[in-house]
Amino acid sequence: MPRGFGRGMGQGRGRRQRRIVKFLRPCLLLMLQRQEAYGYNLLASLQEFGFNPDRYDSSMVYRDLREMENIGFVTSQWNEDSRGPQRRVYKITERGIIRLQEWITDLHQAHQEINTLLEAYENLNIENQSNSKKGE
Amino acid sequence: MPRGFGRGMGQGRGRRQRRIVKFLRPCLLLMLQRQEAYGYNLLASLQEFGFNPDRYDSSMVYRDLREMENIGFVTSQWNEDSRGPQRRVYKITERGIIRLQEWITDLHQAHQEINTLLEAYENLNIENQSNSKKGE
DNA sequence: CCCATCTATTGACATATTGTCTATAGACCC
DNA sequence: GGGTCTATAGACAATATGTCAATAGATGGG
Repeated sequence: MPRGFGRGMGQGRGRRQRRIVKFLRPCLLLMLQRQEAYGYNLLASLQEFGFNPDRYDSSMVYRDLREMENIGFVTSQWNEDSRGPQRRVYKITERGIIRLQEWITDLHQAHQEINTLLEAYENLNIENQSNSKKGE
Repeated sequence: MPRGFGRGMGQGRGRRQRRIVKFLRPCLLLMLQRQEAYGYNLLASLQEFGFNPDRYDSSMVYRDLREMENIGFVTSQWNEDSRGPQRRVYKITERGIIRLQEWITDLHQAHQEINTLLEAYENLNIENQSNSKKGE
């Protein structure tokens, strides 16, 4: 019954919360810029980026890889010398490298925006604390 | 023809890129925790969080406010003393405050994840540079 | 008065994006 | 031959998102 990883949410503990940040694709491209790889091990490598491995269902990874192949960010071919089932091995393309660079720029921006929000929240709480002290 | 702000994307310069991070709702709740407000000025205040004002179509703001009212994160009532058209003034509720806190936690996590990715990207480029030097 | 403009909110539509579940299949080991 | 691990693919329902159009009061100019 356990199928390695790839079954999101483990034993059906209700509805998985939707992610606030979408960066499965950037992560995949980044990993592929390091070296070619196939879906199943990319899935495993996602742990590196701080998500626990079952935070993503395997089909999301495969889906995004296929999508990115359609767009032209990656290419794939079946790997012959695999023991076990065939693997589809992905390589990043020139366009993929460029797209990753753009994503990185966007992520810098996003990083900054989140930071602004978190700071605003902290400031708010500091104010509230001193107000409630005055109130006593 | 110009309707203040609120018409996303200005003069139809093609398709707006989809956001990587979803935090319109957290932003709105945060602003409402500071003080009650209505859609049109919340829209204006979004600049504070680093988006240029026309990055969001006004209808998104209104929609999210209504949604959050359905859920119970905010309440609203029409403001009587407005000059100009009626304003629907929103207040945050107890539940909204709690939800905001949760969002903040998630955003901390997201912040960390993005950071990991950005660092991994930089490391990759550093490696590539020294490799290409070795290659010369 | 009539028109343009600014303020303010609402509704609807077409797509895109998700999360989830199921199906398939080779290899390997007991 | 049955179970488990590796590996990929397909389809569905539910949300979320971007865009556009409609509405309407107030205000100021000519």
